[in-house]
Amino acid sequence: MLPKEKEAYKRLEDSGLRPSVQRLIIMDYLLSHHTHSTVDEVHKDLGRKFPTLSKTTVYNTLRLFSECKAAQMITIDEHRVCYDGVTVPHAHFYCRRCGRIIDMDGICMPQLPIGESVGGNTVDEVQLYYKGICAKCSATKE
Amino acid sequence: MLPKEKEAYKRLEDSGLRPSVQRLIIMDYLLSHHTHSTVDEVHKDLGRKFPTLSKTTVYNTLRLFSECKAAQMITIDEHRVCYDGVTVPHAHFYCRRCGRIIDMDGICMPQLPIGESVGGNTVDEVQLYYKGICAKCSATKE
DNA sequence: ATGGGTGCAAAGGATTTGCAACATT
DNA sequence: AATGTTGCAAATCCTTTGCACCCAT
Repeated sequence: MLPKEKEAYKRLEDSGLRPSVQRLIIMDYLLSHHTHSTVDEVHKDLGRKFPTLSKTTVYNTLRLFSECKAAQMITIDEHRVCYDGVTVPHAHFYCRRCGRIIDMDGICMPQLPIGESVGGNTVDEVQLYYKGICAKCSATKE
Repeated sequence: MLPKEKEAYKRLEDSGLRPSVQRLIIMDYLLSHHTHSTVDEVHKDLGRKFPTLSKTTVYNTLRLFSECKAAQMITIDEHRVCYDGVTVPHAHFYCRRCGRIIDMDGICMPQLPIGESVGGNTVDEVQLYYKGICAKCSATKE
């Protein structure tokens, strides 16, 4: 059994998505790896256990998840779209040197007006992105 | 003379960039149009007055601007990179229906720890993105 | 003359789409 | 059977790069 299979199943159910095998293993992956994975990473990693999983399906499934709010799409970096299984709003930090995306749990998000109207605009999502050099890279010489 | 030519010149100078004709007209465009333009929009729009301006140059120049912090790159939408001549941090709203990016001047940014260390990570940029349906689109039926 | 800047054409990559095969109800 | 899902291959689109020419110092 997959590590977070129960949780993955419930997440799909709650989002109104049918729990196909592919959707379950991809959701399970997101819930087990809080590394803000790219499509490529998910595909490569899962590909070892499930060699028939196609990249197209990973693309389409992750996009589907984000459209259904079953996962969060992160576009902090112009070149890479990443996905996060944690759907509660939280700040992210992008390291320009190593490219990692790190959760900034200590930082509180601005009071989130989700579902409310701000200046007439109805908000349904908030993203707070920080960029710079991460602690690990700062400790390393150039 | 271009509307914001003086300001454009100064911005380039302050950023350590040589004020070529192309850089001046592109920077002038950014300073005159607070519409969060894409490369394509800048190129199409300026192309009417300056037909020899190449898209490559617009690409390279806008990227250069953002690297030198002479402009701000906005990656709120997975499919489009936009640029903003306003470099002071401010929140943006992305309308899922019309695709526009709107300034949220009323919203205060979270206290910005730029240049400071947050949990060991050194921050040099902050982006706050809201997504939803804008006022204009809300007023229109589907 | 030298170094940087520009623009064409081509290359490179990431993502999406058409469609036939497949699975599930 | 009917409907939704998957995966291959191809298409598409955005962005970058190589390189020769040009401009300004």
